[in-house]
Formats: sequence, structure tokens, C-alpha cells
Amino acid sequence: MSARTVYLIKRIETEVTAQMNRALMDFDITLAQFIVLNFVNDHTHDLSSAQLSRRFNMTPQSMNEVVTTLQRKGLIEKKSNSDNKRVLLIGLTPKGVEVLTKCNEAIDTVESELFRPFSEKELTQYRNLIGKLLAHVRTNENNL
Amino acid sequence: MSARTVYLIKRIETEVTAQMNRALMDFDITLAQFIVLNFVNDHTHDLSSAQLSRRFNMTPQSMNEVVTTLQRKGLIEKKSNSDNKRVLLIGLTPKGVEVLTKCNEAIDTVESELFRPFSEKELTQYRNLIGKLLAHVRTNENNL
DNA sequence: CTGATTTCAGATAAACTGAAATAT
DNA sequence: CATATTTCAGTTAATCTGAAATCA
Repeated sequence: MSARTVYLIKRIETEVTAQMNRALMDFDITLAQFIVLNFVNDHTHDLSSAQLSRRFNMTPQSMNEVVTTLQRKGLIEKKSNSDNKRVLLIGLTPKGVEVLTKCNEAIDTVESELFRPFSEKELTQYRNLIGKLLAHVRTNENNL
Repeated sequence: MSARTVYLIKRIETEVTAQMNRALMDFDITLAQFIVLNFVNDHTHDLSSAQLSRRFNMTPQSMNEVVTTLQRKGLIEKKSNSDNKRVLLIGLTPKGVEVLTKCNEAIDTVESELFRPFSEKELTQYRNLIGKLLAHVRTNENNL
């Protein structure tokens, strides 16, 4: 196999993305929406649309559109903040929690099927190798 | 450490894409254009726009736009085909070969910096693990 | 006044679908 | 006639930039 390693990385990501989108389609949720829902679920404290946009390297306007879509679906809600009357806090609705739970179950299935050819040791190895690359990349960012 | 493996895969791909796009920016080439240029360079025989679109899972109309852009830049050319007067064969111009060579050198630099934390053994391990996953999901795919 | 957040409005890039002309 | 390739035209989804209003 002579393909560039960066190509291998892109090809497996393409496959992962396709499979995740396919699994989430049943819940009418895009992959981007799923990732945001999970992040909101894990960071309930003082989470604004502006903070989300920074976390995902998007403009606040673009993130706002994602948030608005999820709001229109009744999965998240914006609550006014007693500390800062300008900032709106974002949280999951009960329906949002319910849908997210089902999505995560679907993605669990995708993962276990996707990594079926890996032994437990190989999966750990794979995760550690990616972790090493990500740590290296983050170090370089800090040096800029 | 606790992030889903599919997330790790997506995060490293995002970083790879960003670094490649940054490196190619000097040559006014997008990552998608670079990949197509390389493919055209490796498949000179009887390569049509329609074939390219199938290879990259795009509609012929979308691929045609990519091809037209590269043609406008003077990097590829369409030649009429003696066998089939409808099909136009695609090939690199001398300038296309020249630019592609420089792009590949730039991407070589990106790769060697990106994988600097890996030993030779780890890089092989990493490539083999991705290869195992790709073999599992797409048993019958050409190399890029 | 400065800076951050939100929101409205329009612009852009890159894919898409539809439809027609051409050739096997 | 049926199918494949190319091309013209319009559309969509998801980003972006610009500008204005609100508030600490």
C-alpha cells in the first residue's frame, strides 16, 4: 500500500462520516447537529452561542444558524441569564435529551461494527497513536 | 481519553485538511483540486470527466466544474478522442505537471512534520491499522 | 467608550437536480 | 430506441462577511 498517510486518514474519515450520517438520518439529525447536541449536554453551565462558535471554530453567525435549527426542532432552548442580560444560555430540552440518547445508541452501534476487525489491544493502540498526533499538533499551535 | 474513537478520527482529519490546504494555498490550489490533479497524473489512459466523477462519488456536473476550474488555470486540458467523439480525454499540461510537482513537495513537508512524533515502526503500525479498517468497510477500492 | 453577544441581511463556494444536445 | 457523456441553467445547504442593536 503506497498511498500517502494523509490520504488514508481522509479516506477513513469519509467513511466514518458517511456511516454516522446514515445512522443519524433516522432521527433527522445531521452529524454537525449531533456533535453540538453532545457538547451542549456535557457543558450545561453558562454555555452561550458565542462560546459554542469558538469551540467549533465557526463564526457566531454560523453557529447561531445551527442552534436556531436545533431550537426549531425543539431539542434545545435558549434561557435568559440573570448574570448577563445579553448572553443567552443554551440547554437541552427533555425531548433533546431523549433524541440525543437514541442518537448515541445508534452511534454506539456504528462504532462497534466499524471497529469489529480490531482486537481490544489494537483499538487502544489506534486511539493512542491518534492521541499522539493530536498532542503534537496542539503543541505546535501553542508555539505560534 | 474518553472521547469516541470516531471523534478522534474526525479531529485528526480536520487538522490534516487544514494543514494541506494551508500548504497548497501558495500554489492557489485547493485540496480537492490537488487530489484530482494527482489522480489525473496517475491515470492518463482514457480518463474522462464522467469517469472522474464516479471515482470520487460526485455527479458528473460537479466534477466538470472542478475540471473546468483546473482547465481555466491551464493545468489540465481536454483532448478529443478518436475512439469516441463524445468523450473528452483529460490530461495534465506541462504547467500542470510542474505545479503538481511543487504541490507534492509541499505536501511531503506537511507529512514529515505531522508524523514527526512517530517512530518508523509507529507510522507503519498506524498505516496498517487504518488499512485494516478500510479493508473492512471497503473491501474493493483502488488506492489514491 | 470599548468590547462581547446576538441578530438581520446578503454573499460565496461547492455541492446538488433538471433538462437538453451529442454520440455509441 | 436506449444509454452514456457533456454542458447549460437553476437550486440547495452551509459556510462566510458586513452592519446594527444590546448590554457589562
